[in-house]
Amino acid sequence: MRAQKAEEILDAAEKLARSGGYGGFSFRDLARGVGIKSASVHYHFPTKEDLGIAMTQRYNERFIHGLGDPRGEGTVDEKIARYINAFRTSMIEDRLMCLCGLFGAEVTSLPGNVAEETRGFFERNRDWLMAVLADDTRFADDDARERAALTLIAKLQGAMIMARTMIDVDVFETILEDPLG
Amino acid sequence: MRAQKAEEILDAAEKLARSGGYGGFSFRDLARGVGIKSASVHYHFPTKEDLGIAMTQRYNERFIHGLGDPRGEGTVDEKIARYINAFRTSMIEDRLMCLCGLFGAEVTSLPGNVAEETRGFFERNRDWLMAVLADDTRFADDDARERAALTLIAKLQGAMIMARTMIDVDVFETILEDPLG
DNA sequence: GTCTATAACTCGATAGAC
DNA sequence: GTCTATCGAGTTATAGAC
Repeated sequence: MRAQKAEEILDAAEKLARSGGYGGFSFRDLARGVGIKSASVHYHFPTKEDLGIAMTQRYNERFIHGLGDPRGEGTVDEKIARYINAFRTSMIEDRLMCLCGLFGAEVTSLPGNVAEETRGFFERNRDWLMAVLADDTRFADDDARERAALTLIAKLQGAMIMARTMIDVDVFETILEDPLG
Repeated sequence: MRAQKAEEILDAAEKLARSGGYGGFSFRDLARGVGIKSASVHYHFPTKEDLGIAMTQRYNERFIHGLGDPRGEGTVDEKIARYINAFRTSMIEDRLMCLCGLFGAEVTSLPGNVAEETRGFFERNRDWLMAVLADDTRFADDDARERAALTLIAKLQGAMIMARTMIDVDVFETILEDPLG
């Protein structure tokens, strides 16, 4: 188990990073958020890269775990709806973007290991969606399933960025109206 | 007409911003790129916001103009292919992302007027695509055309971010295989 | 138009006391 | 674990000489 204070720091970091990206938060911001000084943040995470890795790993694992078993109960369309809802809920209710969507956009500014974790997010999302689609007769083979999975992820990431930039949540709903279309 | 040096500065800024975003370039970077000092960059563009506005306006107008008349010669599918190719070419040949895709991801860090221009990019892209689709019997009404337009933009922006993050250009091609599907 | 010099600030990171 | 204090580097931006 990680120390309780470290989790609080990661909470604050995730909230800020899911709004302003990797460059959108500083050690001073995090310190203010959890009621300590920035030097004390360095005690828990020596460098920003350490913090970035821990933050992205935690986000990825929590996200994938929250999706549940891709082969579990429910129809394909229900699972796809739940997948979309994972993004929709945090965006609309908490104004939080996808951490790895923002990190992906600034990948050239990320430390190498943070970029690696960001890539892993997309790979794991693709694999989860392909597993969901495994039994669906609408898709002939693995190539078709991979195409549908990658396309849905791209639509979601693009839709979130566009909806926030255009200040219009309907943009998100419009784009996701026919998720596998 | 803008001064020649100002255009050189905008060229350098656009190249850097289309890789690292708005926070990915500094006045010193631009100065080094055009062979002057950072104080001289401020002569041409007093603040970074001034530069950001000019850069985004120029990018938007050049991009839309480069697309040509949405009601001109050619089939719908040819025009859609040209639209996609505008992104594909700069990404693959010059490793340049869409300026406004990256800006959209960091919109909370942008000066207000730069965020406005970024929003305008997506609106003008949507309108151009809707004009292209105006005569296509595959779309029943304006709502269907708007949905197809926004979805294609989202797929493209998401595909570029994912392809670069996953270090796999095939991701882009796979997602754009069936552009209006 | 471009320069030198510098102000004023923020950043990540460290030393050392407690 | 947290603090004060600080370092060195980066940032945008300005004053004033040439």
